[in-house]
Amino acid sequence: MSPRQNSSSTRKAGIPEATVARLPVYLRALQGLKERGIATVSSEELASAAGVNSAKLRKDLSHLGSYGTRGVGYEVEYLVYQISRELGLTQDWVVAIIGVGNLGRALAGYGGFASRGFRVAGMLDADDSVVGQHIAGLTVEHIDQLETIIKDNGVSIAVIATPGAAAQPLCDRVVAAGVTSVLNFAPVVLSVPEGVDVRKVDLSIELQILAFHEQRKAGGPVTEPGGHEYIEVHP
Amino acid sequence: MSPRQNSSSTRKAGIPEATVARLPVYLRALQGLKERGIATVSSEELASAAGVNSAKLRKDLSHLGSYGTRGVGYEVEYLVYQISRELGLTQDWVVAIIGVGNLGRALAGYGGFASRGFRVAGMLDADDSVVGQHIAGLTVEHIDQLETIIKDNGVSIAVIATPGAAAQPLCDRVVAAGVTSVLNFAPVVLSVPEGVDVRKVDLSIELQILAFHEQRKAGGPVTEPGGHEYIEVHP
DNA sequence: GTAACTTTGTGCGTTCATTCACAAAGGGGT
DNA sequence: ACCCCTTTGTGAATGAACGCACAAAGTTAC
Repeated sequence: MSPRQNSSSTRKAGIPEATVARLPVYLRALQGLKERGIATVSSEELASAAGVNSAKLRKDLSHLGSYGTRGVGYEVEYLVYQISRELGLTQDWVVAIIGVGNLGRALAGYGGFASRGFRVAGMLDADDSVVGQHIAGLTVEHIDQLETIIKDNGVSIAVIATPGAAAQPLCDRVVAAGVTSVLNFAPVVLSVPEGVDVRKVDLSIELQILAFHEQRKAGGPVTEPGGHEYIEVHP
Repeated sequence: MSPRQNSSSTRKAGIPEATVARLPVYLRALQGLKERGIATVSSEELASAAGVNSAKLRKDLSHLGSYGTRGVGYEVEYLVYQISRELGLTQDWVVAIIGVGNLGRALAGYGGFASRGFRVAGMLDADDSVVGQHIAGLTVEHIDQLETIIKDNGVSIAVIATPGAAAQPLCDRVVAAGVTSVLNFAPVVLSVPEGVDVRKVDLSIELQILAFHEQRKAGGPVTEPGGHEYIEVHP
């Protein structure tokens, strides 16, 4: 479908990265409203539900098109559809989870996947005591099957939830097998060829950022007794 | 310690948020180098290990002070210490994990916490079949004990790993009990009073962002047959 | 001691993101 | 049919982040 991009004069505006990162948040908020039976929402209300400034919300939505009605607001259901379409959630994405530790299990059981068009086609691990276990309706396969599973199911997104040392070699393998998007939970920076996207989620990094702000509130970094912050030497 | 902030003329420069978010990445890269016995590193090498541009790395580090040596580079161990200090990792932070599902378990067993000064003081859940279990050396407590545990242990960071519906009420309780930083894994936008920091990690949001880019590569959003992207009506 | 070389730290122009503030657009009441 | 009220969509202003490119600073070799 969509055999080629419309290459005529009016190209689809590139949506800013910052906006793309917020669209899923809006989507979540909208689905919450929908469940509560709300049919129409103003930018002010939706912005507040999503935790952003309303002008920012309107500008974000304006990048998708003009889907609001002045004096009224946005129709919830229609907006859900438009955002979903823009994010590519109206089609199905096939995912493989690599590494079946606690985190891999948590991911497999996470409801937020299936409901947004992500289908887990396989879970793989190198540990023989894990292979064969049934988790969230799937049987854990041996990592040897990696290429087979990717190709047979048309996996396009790999989720790497292994220890750090295993991540890069496995990443190389999934990329070689045709995967073009990787979600990395391992605590390493993956290097991938041009054209492959990697996003990294690092639990301890988030905590460290919190710690920084926490320290801020408490009065800045712990300084040596004697206490300069640091000296700008400009003689 | 550090009874009050140096309020004299030369205030500590505010470190840009984007820089703060990268410091943990540098720290991780540096620790990797240290383990490999590397004592000194240039901005170019470190930048490449961290996956960023070297000028950006140097500018980031310059916000902490002037810790490099021209013609040589940075001393790994010293830089580790300086970044750790800046992030507040030279002191201990006491954490409570709220919600002991798969994700809570994964977090409890995650090695990246203890090694960076985060001590898990308690794990709590509302489910009686989980309460009393021993996980990662801790006994799961009933959620009734929340306030007690926070106050007795001086918990300053709460990690919320509950279902969405439970998150806001629990967040209110931890904040009321004195917690000023929250790491939220629940799929909701938490509202908190001024002065409390919240960071959100949402597994499905990351996947959705990947899906967007994946769709991009494949030729843009799925359009209706007939195929305009959208119509700008400016009559 | 000096010259050649390496690498940091940063000034500056550019691009990206946020916010304000308002004109234009639509709905509803009379 | 008209006017008033609400809310969108967006110019324009401001601010944050990025990355180039280079002078200043330090090291090494002779």
